[in-house]
Amino acid sequence: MKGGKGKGALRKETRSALKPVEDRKIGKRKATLKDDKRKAKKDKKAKKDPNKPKRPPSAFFVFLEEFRKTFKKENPNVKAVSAVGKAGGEKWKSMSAAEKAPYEAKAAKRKSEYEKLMNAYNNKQPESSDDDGEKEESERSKSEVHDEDAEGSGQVLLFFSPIK
DNA sequence: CATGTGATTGTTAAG
DNA sequence: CTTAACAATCACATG
Repeated sequence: MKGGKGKGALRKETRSALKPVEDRKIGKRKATLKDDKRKAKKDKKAKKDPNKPKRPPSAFFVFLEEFRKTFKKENPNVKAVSAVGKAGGEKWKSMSAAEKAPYEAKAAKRKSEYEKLMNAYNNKQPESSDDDGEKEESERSKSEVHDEDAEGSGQVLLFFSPIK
């Protein structure tokens, strides 16, 4: 659609630059963030985001979801997550754009929802700084006050899990 | 009991 | 543009 295709060559170069990323052993990312990045639970208040919009699954994941089913069905003996990942990845690359289309379509849809969540999330988190006249007042509160009656009713009790 | 780990690619957010 | 991290899953291992 948009003409310009001179990016072909550049793309390849970027790929090279990104290569190092592949070089590095993966699996380190999680290990590091495990330290306390996303968890950040620690004893401090980790409640940074009340509603954290989780990243929507990419086309690959959507495909994987179905692939996992099939893969497991034919290989019930395989219990390694990495096995499915590798197999799925290999097949995924083998698929044509046309086959990926349906998956990508779903991925595109996810963006719509994600964007919506982000909007709400955006309303609260961002911005910072600037001492100028930043006044953040939540007016939405007056909108819905709801009675706390229903909330403090039985839900709290349910939280208790006697069985351990 | 809870949590991390391993492996895949894609997308998103930030620098 | 480039970099880094996370998204789901399941059995296993460790604290």
